Amino acid sequence: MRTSQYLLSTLKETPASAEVISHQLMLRAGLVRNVASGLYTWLPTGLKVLKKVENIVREEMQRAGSNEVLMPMVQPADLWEESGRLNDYGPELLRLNDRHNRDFVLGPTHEEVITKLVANELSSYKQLPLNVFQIQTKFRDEIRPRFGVMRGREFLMKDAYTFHLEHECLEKTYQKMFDAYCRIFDRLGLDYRPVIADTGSIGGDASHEFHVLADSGEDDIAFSDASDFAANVEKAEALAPSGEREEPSKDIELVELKLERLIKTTDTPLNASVKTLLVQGTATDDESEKFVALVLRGDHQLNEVKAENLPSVASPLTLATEEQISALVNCHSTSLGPKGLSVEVIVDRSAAHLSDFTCGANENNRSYTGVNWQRDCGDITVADIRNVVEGDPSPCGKGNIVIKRGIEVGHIFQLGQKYAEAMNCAVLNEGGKNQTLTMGCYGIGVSRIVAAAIEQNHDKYGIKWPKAIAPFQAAIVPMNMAKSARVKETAESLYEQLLQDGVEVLFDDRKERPGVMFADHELMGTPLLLIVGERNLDEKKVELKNRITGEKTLIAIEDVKALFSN
RNA sequence: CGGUGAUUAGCGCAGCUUGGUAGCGCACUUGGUUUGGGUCCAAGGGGUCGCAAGUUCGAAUCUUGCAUCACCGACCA
Repeated sequence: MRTSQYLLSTLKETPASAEVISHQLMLRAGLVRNVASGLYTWLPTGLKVLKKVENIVREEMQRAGSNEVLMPMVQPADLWEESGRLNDYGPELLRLNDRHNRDFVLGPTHEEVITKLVANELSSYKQLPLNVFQIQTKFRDEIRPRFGVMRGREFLMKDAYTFHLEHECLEKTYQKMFDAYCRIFDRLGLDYRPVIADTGSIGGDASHEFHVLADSGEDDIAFSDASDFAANVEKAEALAPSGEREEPSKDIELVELKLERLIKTTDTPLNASVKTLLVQGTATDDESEKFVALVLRGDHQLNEVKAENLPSVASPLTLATEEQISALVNCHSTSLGPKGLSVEVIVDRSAAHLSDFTCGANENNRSYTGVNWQRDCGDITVADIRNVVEGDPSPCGKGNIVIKRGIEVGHIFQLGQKYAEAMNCAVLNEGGKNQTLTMGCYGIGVSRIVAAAIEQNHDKYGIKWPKAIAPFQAAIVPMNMAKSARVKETAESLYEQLLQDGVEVLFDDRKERPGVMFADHELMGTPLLLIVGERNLDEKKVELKNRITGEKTLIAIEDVKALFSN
């Protein structure tokens, strides 16, 4: 490709709307343009990268024995009614009507369509297991699209679904997909980790997320500093403190200070106090059971996912309002405490390990010191409801927790029978009986990977693409081609030769100053620059500049070809 | 959805307080100059100032409504 025919579209200035570095660089290097909130046009350079990612994903899925299909983006609402998700999915599901006023949705995922398909197509256990995938545009009406294509509303996703008669078979395939995912991210050249994950709204049993490590990531990942253990903080277990709880040594005492003031003005440590949150419970008939108290050590944070998984806590987690708290306890939220509450009290393991602690007194601007659970607080339930923090012992039993940020680029689930049951997806088993299938589902955010790769690979000049997904393998940059016939001839013939060899090369034939050309190619992240100049032509050489290392070397023109034969 | 802020040329911004129908830098066009790291000089083209209504002789500027975009928003009890 010649730059004179190419939609280069680089920007010198950073558009004000771009927050994260990948979004800024994607705009500046001319990869994407914004169309509306969360919707993007992919320009030629961006599309090349997207297609490369897509192809690597496709090749590895095929290698793992998955069949490629393509399902429609617009899906009948009936299917979603059948699975029960039409109501469950919420406002992220974009609903629309056709000219006959029939109800449709824009597919945020394709479990319904594929399960229906397989229910119709398969009839015998002999056809199992089955593994299918597609690479298709999804639409999720995000509350707050941000970070460019990282969290867009429309995005390109690879989704795969597997169907099995038995759970053991699913587990085998799950492992196979896990391995395929590792190969994919290895080939993409990204620094990634598989991490244990919560199954979230899709439901199911086992689940792993694949995260690209980057400070701008939206997820916290807990690692062990002594083993391979990695888990999303949502899911990472906070172990109970080791050793016996100390016996009470102080008497309970009422203090005329708000808990917060008490901690600030005296030497009461934060981690020797507890904070109490009143949340909506699942029981609705009995007034006192409408709420549940969650108690955490002062320095810890509530883990919403863990709390929602408790049977007596309403999901989604809903905090009681100040009015509700006043009505029930007759105090402000800041003075709540576990002693004497009329609702179920669920205490985090670490908070439950405290003795002689400090807490709110359920009266405005009053606190207790020297509180002890059994002696002062009656019945409590102990559970793991906090986020792990750096330095906690790792739940794997080895080492301590370190927390890093990650960008979720892949997610695999053992789905189980949820959809197969709802959509009546079954085959005849060996005994001639109808048997509901067990499913797995496996996603990769193709467009998100492009942004994640940039977050992880850039410098002050621009993008530094991993080789496997660079839009061009190399660029030919002639010095002062307009003046030197020799430079022009050499550059042209080099270009022709590389094209013949099938090298993806961009020939910068613009009448620009060298600085402009260098800056553009560095911004776009082309891995290799072939600089043709008078300076080296007497020796029949060109200069080679490596975008990643910055290294410059001279190479004989006849040897350039060999750089690309692998 | 709630809070905050923004909306003036393709991009980045000034002008608004103190109403008199627009300006800067980059980009773009033309001519010259320069040519191994975003040259320099000159001359140009491009905007019904987000939309609608109101106040006024007169609105980018004041008022109201709407739209769009962006940032922040669990807990911190």
